[in-house]
Amino acid sequence: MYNDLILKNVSNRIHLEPDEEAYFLTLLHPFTIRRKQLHLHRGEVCRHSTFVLSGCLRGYTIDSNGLEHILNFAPPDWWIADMYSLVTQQPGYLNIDALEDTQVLLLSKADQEKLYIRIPQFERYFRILTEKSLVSYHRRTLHNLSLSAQERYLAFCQSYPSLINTIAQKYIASYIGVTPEFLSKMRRDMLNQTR
Amino acid sequence: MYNDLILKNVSNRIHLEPDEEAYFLTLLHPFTIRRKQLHLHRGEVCRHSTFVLSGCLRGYTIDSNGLEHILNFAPPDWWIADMYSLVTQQPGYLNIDALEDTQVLLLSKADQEKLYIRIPQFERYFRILTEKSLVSYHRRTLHNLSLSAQERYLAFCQSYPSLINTIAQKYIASYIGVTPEFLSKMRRDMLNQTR
DNA sequence: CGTCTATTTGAATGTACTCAAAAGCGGTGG
DNA sequence: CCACCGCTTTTGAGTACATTCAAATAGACG
Repeated sequence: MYNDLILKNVSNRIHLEPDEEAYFLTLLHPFTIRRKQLHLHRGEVCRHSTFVLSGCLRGYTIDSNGLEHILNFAPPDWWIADMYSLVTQQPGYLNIDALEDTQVLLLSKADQEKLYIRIPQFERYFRILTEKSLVSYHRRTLHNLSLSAQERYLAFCQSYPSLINTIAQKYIASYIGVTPEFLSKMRRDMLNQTR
Repeated sequence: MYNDLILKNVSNRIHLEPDEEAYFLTLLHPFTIRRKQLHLHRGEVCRHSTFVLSGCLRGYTIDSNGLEHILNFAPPDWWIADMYSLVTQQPGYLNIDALEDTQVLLLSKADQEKLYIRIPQFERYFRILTEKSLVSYHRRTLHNLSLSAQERYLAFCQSYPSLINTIAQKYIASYIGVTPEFLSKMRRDMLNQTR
């Protein structure tokens, strides 16, 4: 059952009584996002937290030159949202779409607030998730400041081994902050060095 | 009284009863950090959240070439810690030191956990702070991916107007990810363009 | 006032980008 | 099953943004 994934994710951080689990599940709405389909559009207000069950989503912006820059990937067992927009309920800057057909659970902002009131433990759950995410952005920021493109690529491979061979290379380039052409050349050079 | 600053910061996010405020204050320990003094050393376990009352702290790493890279500044009314180390209680990668004589309040990890149990509202308080911080790192990551050095400098000036004329330029360079020499040249060029 | 650190300047260099074109790959329809 | 189409990846030449290194100047602190 799909609910296993989210319940396990929750129970790793907080303890819930059976009736609390049941209530939580009533707030989650299954949904399918087709490959390439836009789930959140820049300028929209983000009204849901999205939990990925299968497939993969990506959050990205488009800059003034029309280039895409990927902020994050959401493989299974991850939450994704435009945090700025979700928190402030102002129009956001992110697009979120699917790299492949993706099954998700939606938790609306309103229901999330209800959840905090009815089961305060969820404040803790989302605090812990947010802390974990923050730590990973601290690391990423320091990587952007101190590592070369090649080192950032290697760090990406370590952090997301499951994505390396499943998503297009240009998305990895966009995440680590180089052009697809340059990533291609780096990979060639790295192979030549090994031989 | 110094306590005003932290109490106001808290009351902007959650409501506390007078006795709860009083209890909270008993967990905070005033401390002074002298200019250039190291407050947290890489390799140490971070055992406190630190709230800045006056002055300014910085969190940074030193890369394999001995270069410093600044993750964050903590002017008055901000919390700072090595989040990775604080959360995991593993040795961290950050140094934290003072750019000028700085007065802070220390909240130990153990006391913070007590606080969560005694006043669950603080789960909410720190969740909200962490969310806000996460949003700013999202923005910074996207800036690193999509903006030129000059645009990142301008964005920094917008985000931290109070720091531009108070801290050394080389620290700004280290934060936005350029060499001090290059920041100096950018500023010269920006002035010449205006004239 | 002297010393130490920060900032500025310039020349040479390097890393990563742009643009253009070719090659590879996957899916779709004839 | 093959041919074609669109998209991704590769390759190369030329370029730009930012760095490195070295030295001079300016500024801050004791």
